[in-house]
Parts: sequence; C-alpha cells; structure tokens
Amino acid sequence: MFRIGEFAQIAQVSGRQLRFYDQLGLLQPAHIDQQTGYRYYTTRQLPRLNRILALKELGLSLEQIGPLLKDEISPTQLRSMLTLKRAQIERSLQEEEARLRHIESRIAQIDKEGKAEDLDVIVKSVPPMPFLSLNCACESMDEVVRMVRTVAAEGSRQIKPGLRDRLMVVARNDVDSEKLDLDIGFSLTRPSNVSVRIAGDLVLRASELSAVETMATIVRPGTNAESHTSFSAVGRWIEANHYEIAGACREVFLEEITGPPGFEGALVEIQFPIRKAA
Amino acid sequence: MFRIGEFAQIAQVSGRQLRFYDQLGLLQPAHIDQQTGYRYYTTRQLPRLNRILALKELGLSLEQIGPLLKDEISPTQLRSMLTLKRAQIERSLQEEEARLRHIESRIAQIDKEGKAEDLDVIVKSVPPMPFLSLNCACESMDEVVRMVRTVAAEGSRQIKPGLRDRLMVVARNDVDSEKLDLDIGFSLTRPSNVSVRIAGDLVLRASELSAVETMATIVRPGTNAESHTSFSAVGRWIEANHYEIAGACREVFLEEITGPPGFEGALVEIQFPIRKAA
DNA sequence: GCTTGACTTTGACCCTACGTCAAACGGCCA
DNA sequence: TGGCCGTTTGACGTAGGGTCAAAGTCAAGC
Repeated sequence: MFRIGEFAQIAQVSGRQLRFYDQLGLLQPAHIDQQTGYRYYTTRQLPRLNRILALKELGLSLEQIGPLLKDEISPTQLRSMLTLKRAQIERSLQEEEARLRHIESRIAQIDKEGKAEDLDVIVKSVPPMPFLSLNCACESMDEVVRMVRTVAAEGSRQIKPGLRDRLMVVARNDVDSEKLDLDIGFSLTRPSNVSVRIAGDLVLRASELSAVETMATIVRPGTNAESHTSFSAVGRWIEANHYEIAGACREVFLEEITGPPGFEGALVEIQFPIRKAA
Repeated sequence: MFRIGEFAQIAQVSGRQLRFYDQLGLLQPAHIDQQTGYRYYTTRQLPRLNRILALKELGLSLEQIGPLLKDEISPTQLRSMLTLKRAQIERSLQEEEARLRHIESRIAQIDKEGKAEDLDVIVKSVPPMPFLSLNCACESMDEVVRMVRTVAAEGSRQIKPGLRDRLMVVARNDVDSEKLDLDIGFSLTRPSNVSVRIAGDLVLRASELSAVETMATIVRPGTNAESHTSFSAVGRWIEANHYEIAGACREVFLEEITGPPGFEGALVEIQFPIRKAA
C-alpha cells in the first residue's frame, strides 16, 4: 500500500493526474481511508495505470480509454478504435507537414528577399453562388478596365441592392490564348433569372458560380499596376505548399468602385481554386 | 462598413471569433456605435485579419501573433519566431510519426496474433539513485533466484527501512557470455556509504545507478516461468517503434518478496534503456 | 508526548481558442 | 407597428491536467 505520492513516483505521473483518473473512474485507489480520505494504491494497479498511459500515448482520449480497460473488450473493438485513431493521426500528420513546408518557405523567403510577401495568402472555401455576368473576350487590360467599370456602373444602377452582392471578374482560362476571356458581373444574394441590358447588345445573364472547396486567396489593396505582385505571391505560395491551380481565377471587388479610373483604392480579393499537387 | 455578420461571411470566420480577436486587441472594429455597441468593420481590416489567420495557420498562438502585427516588427524577429515554431513542429511531427508507427504495429499484432500483448510497454525516465549491491556471475537461473532471495532477506534485515528502497537486479550485459553477470541489491532513498555483509565473503557495496532518460518498461506480474514473454514483448515494442537497446536491463521488485520461492506473486518492473535507432 | 516538516485532502481558478446558449436589445422591411 | 433576423454581453463548456490555498494527517526526532 502506497500513498498517492509514492505511487506517483513509482509510476512517473503526478499526484494530480492520479486524482484526476480517480475522479474519472479510470483508476480507483485500492483503498480509501474513510477517516482521512487518503488514497492508497498497490502495485496491482500499476498494470492498469500503465495501460492507461500506453493508450494515451497512442493518442486516445481518456474518454475513449475508459471502455478499453474493461476485460470483455474484444481485440476487434480495440482494432477498430486504433484504426480510427490511425486515420486521425495520418490527417494531422499531413497538416503538420504542410505547416512545416509552409514555415520553411517563409523562412527561405525572408532569407532571400528580406521579407515575407505571401504571408497574407489564406485558404478558404466558397459556396456556390448565383452570378449575373457578361462574357467578354478582351484584347487588352485597358479594355478590361473599361468594361469592368461599365458593368459596375450599370449593375449598380439596374440591379436592386437587395439582390446585388459584389462585383466579380471570373477568368475563363480555358487556355491562355491571346485574348483575356472573362466573365464580368455581380454575385447575387439569392437565385434570380433577371437579365440586365447594358449599352446595346451587351447583356448580363444569370448563371451560377460553382462552389470551390479549397481556394487560395489574397486581398490586394491598391492599383492594377501592382496586381502582378499579388498574383506572383499567390503563385509562389501555391508552389511552396505543394498545391496546383485547379480552376478559373476569380477577383472579388470588396468595395464599390468609386473615384477616378484605375481602381486605385479598391480592395480586391484574388481567388485561385487549388488542389494538392500529385 | 459591414456589421459583424457580413464581415465574418466575407472573411470566412465566425462572429464569435471576431469578437474574441477584438477582446484580445488583435483586431479592433473600425468603428463601434456608442449607442448600440454594434461593431462595424471595413474591408481595410481584411488584410490584418488575413495576416492573423495566416500566422495562426503556421501554428503560432494568438499571443505570439499579437506583436507580429505591429508594423515595426523586423523580418529578423519574424524569422526567429518562425524558426522557433519550426523546431516545435519538427518535434511534434516526430512524436506523431512515432505514434503512428506505434499504432500500426499494434494493429498488425492484433491481425497476426489476435491480441495486443505489448500494450503495456511505457516509456519513462529514471533519475540517478544510490545503489547498494552485490556483483555476482551466476551459472544458472536457479542460482540467480537463490542469490536474489538471500540478498532480499539479508537486506531487509540489515538495512534500516528509512534507507532501503527497493530490491533491484541490474544486468551487466557487457556481452552475452555464458554467465549471467548481475548486480543484485537495493536502491536507497539517500546516498550512503554503508556496506552490508552477507554470508561470509559476500558484501553489498554502495554505488550509483546512473540516470536513464528513456527507458522502455513493462510491469510483469507472476512467475519467472512467464518472464520471457514480457521480455519478448518489450523487444518487439522496441523494434516496432524504431528504438534500440542502449544499456543494461534492470528489474525492479515492486513488492517485498514473501511467500514460497519463485517470486510467484511479486510484481516486477522490467526496464530497458533505449535510444532511437539510427 | 510534542513539535516539525512533509504529505494529503478538497476546492477553486487557469490554460487555448473559441462553440454554444440565453436574455435583452437594434435594424430593417412590409 | 409587428415580425424577424442580427447583435450585444455574459456565462458555461471543452481536455488534461497545473498551480495554489486552507485545512487536516502522518511519521520521525526530541
């Protein structure tokens, strides 16, 4: 019969831990003095405690361990618990590895360039959303800019605020042909079949933007002139983290476009659908 | 100006999270209505929020992230934080990998043998401790048993209880020669220079058992006849978990030896110093 | 027998990074 | 003006204990 301190020393755990396990019913003392409340343990309880510790080492929670201590537990049940846990560990291993690559690429970037530009790339998922857009194949960036401003202006005027959500540009990057093949329009707060006529034969038509589960995004402040740095930041990030581009890039205008041409102040979120590289 | 819900939706975080970051001072709303307490956010705060999320993704705690958001933070400081974190992740990666190997070996064992025997092997570290022992090279297990019982009996009689701790047998496994080269004696609760004479020329002399940082241990109940299964369980465990034996095996008698010869009821902890295999 | 110091008890609060729930109040649309 | 959703603060919960406090116990030395 040992008091809790000595038993704790033998088993290399803390007294607090033993009291905790007692409280959870995982390991009850062999005897409790009714007068003093002192817990007394015997060496016969060491195997049980060690089994608890061993299962804990495997990553199981104390709650999961409880049932596994009963004698009538079958190897099959134990096996299935372990298999479950294995899957969990494999997942978390991959996450940790990703984190590690991630950090290493940041450190390398700091060493190389003196700063970490792509610190602001974050991964998110987007739900499907109704989209009211115009397809246009532009020849130049200037043409894109003019078209976006036109759509923005007409959209703001003709789509009622309760339906209109945010101005977006979606690349139809089938192949990087000479032309910029874009969908320019507004996401909607709810499905709708309206169409909006702009300047003659240009019409915004309803469609749906599909959901994307993993999307590398960056919020870019400032002018178009600097946009390439944001794009390259995302590109580096994607490469450094072993992803690859898996779809059409989107640009979401987070603010209404106001002021002089060029979108100088507008915050834009650039979104790249990605998937883990093979 | 967005209310918290819309801003949360844009940034793909929960409102609770934004309030929490506000409370920590990580991200304060652009404006708070003094009448209603409503928080209002603008797109200008998205970059800061994204930086928080990105750093969190790297595994930094919110507390660590706080200072990194200040503009005057130098890339050097950032680099050192990241390097620190990298080391942490590398450690936890190794632990997870060990856990995974561990689990897989258990699953394999269940599949092969229908049960998991080495579930009770646990790793601990032991501090250095004073030791009062007799070296003896025995020819047979019978001789070992007799000698251990003699030492146990004499030790119990001659070493005062306050000083005497536990009966131990330490293998001097220089090479596995024919003879069993053992130290048999008692660990002591404090350093001492006493020596104890047993039966003529046999004398227990004081020494010190060195500390061992990683020790694979198992508690074996029952008779010597079954001891080999415990040894082999530890052996399999060591192999499956990519360790190797790194020193002399110890056996610690967790109970006083009483009753008829053979240690039938005595619980013994077997300890193997181990190190990670190359 | 008494003192002293080491040990043990219960209880409470702390940690991360929020999720969940409740009661009360604000904003917006028909 | 009612209804409905959104927002506020506050409290409580999570896993696995660590740490601390006040009060009671044990064993050894004198």
